[in-house]
Amino acid sequence: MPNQSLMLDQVFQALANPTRREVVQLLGRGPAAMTELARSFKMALPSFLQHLQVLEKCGLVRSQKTGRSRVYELAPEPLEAAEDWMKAARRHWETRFDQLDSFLLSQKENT
Amino acid sequence: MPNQSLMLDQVFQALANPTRREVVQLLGRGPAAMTELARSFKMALPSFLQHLQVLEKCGLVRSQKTGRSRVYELAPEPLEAAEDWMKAARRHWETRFDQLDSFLLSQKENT
DNA sequence: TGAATACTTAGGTAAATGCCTAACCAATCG
DNA sequence: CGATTGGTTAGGCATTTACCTAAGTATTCA
Repeated sequence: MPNQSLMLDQVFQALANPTRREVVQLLGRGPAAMTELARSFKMALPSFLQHLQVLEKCGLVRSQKTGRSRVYELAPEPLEAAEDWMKAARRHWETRFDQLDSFLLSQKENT
Repeated sequence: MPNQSLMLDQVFQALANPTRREVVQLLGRGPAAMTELARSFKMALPSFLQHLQVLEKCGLVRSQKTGRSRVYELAPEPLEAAEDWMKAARRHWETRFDQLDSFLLSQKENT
């Protein structure tokens, strides 16, 4: 895994936008061509293409050109990577719960 | 839940940065004051403060001022929300697996 | 009280983001 | 072939982001 951190940067960045998240959801239902996807949004096509490119650059989406149409499909691996990171972060917090208790207690004692 | 989408925007945006992700990880081990946290980074303090403010604005972190120091702690709820969104996205993809098979098949048939 | 510590505010810059229009291919359709 | 359809490139613009330095304010220490 070369530069895991940069990869997470890109995935989270990609998901930090409602248009792109909606595309991910749409593609969850199955592959679709660009204009087909674009119909759901009130955006100029070049702007929309940029979003697709952001998704593709970070690997959340793959595409393939057939004839004059380009078909996109979801690639859930990066989604998993991001999910794993979050899970780990939360896990730390949870296993530290007792420590939190004693911290709050020590605060009280200092009063 | 007022404007769930905006909330996800902010959480994902917050996590799309290595410094902020590291802060989240650090706080997973327990609460810490600002300068204490800042020691792990080679950044000017005002710059670092901005990161903490981004984290706090989206609810990933809470803080409280005591005397002259401000103590931060992790708040894992938004993390959970983001995780849930991802889980749902992946779930769609998974339940659609058979449809993918038939799609690829139909592509082949068109050759 | 004066100095040190811990954070805050103000203001500035370079690069990235999100959007647009106009114009340009390339594959079909009539 | 000429027009249409589906996608792409180029270029521009306003806003946001990620950083910085300099100069505060507010506690606490000596």
